[in-house]
Amino acid sequence: MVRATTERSKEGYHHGNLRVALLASAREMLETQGVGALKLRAITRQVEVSPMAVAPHFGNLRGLLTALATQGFEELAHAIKTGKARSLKDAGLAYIYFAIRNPGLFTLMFRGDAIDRSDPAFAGAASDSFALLDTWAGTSGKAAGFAPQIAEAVMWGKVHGLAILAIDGLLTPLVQATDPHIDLEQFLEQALDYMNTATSG
Amino acid sequence: MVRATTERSKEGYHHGNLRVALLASAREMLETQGVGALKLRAITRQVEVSPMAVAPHFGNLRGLLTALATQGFEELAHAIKTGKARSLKDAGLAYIYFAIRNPGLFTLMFRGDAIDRSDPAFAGAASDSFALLDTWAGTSGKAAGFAPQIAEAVMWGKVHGLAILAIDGLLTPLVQATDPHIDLEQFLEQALDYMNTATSG
DNA sequence: CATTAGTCTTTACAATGTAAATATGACAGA
DNA sequence: TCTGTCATATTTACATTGTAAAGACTAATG
Repeated sequence: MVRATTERSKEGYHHGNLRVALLASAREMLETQGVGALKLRAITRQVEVSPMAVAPHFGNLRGLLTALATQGFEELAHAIKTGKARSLKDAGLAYIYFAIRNPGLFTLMFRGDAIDRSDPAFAGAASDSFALLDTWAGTSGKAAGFAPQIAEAVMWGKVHGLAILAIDGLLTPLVQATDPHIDLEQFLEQALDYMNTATSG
Repeated sequence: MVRATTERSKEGYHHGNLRVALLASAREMLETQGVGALKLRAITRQVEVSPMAVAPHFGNLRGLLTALATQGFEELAHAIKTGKARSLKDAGLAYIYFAIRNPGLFTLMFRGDAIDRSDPAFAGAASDSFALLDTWAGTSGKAAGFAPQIAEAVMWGKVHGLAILAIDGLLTPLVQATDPHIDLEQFLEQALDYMNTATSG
């Protein structure tokens, strides 16, 4: 339960910090119970506020989820920029690690039917993240006869695919079958190494 | 609107072919209006049947969607096997083309919160498809020092990522920026070529 | 102090999925 | 042909969802 810094003034109207409280509450439910648990009434119940209290801040549920996804893309861009993202592999790793450490949020960020992709703030944050990946892809060796957009799409597709498969648990059988055994993060790191060294993958 | 072969007997009870009619109706709505339109009452309304008519055949909505997703995996496996899937690239292309030609269905097949992954028929059909991809990945040149599961995950991740990005429309800006201009299917084919020839991508 | 604007609640409503009970008709055995 | 049996489909009822509309309350502004 997230509250305003000063206990909410007199327990009456005006929460004081409702916007961030709703986002924090929704995010907590998102990671602990999955995207399916993101019901308006469940979120507002946790903040002890009426369902329609979202209206002034987000309009409706879709607006709230869109704001949450926007926040996710901002964090993703930050993760790619900072850390040790000094190479193509590190940029890809940052993308994948963000996904598996925030699985619910990452899923929401790409759920076109749950959010409003035409929202300016969302669209901006999303394309900022994508542009960062494009930058890294552009620094890679370009093969002759291919449009630069191909290299960008491939770079993005590879990390995105691994991230989604990992989140959905579809990689677990493969990871468990490794001998000697390695964990998921090691598996993913080696997968990126493999892509950049092996010719046919 | 899908009906029994012989017009339904007397417009009374007993549709005669309800199971396949429901699946066909659901699939049509899925591709024309997206996964968000897959409401139980909307589906049964189109077949002119009461909402609870799904119970004898599928149990509930989740059961119906699971059966639909199962059908999808069966078709995917068929698409990979047949056609001109005689190489690693063709197997990957079959996967991607199936996805962009059945975007709604493909999305549903990976929506863990809308279907029942523990359903035996579904689990079987799904792992059949995955095993096919693994087979092709196994035939590719193995780089030294990597577990074979890494090669499988990378192969799968690449095609899956491109498929998802294409379905979500996130590749469209890149495709439109190509010069000379190529369409989406050409773009994806070249992307697969690029992955198998270029070293770092 | 009065007004105004923003925040939150209340009430009401249409729509969803499904449990429980009921009705229907196909079909097998006499 | 009658009779029982059983899967199939309907009906009714209910809890839950998101939100439009109208009202209550508070903070800020003049």
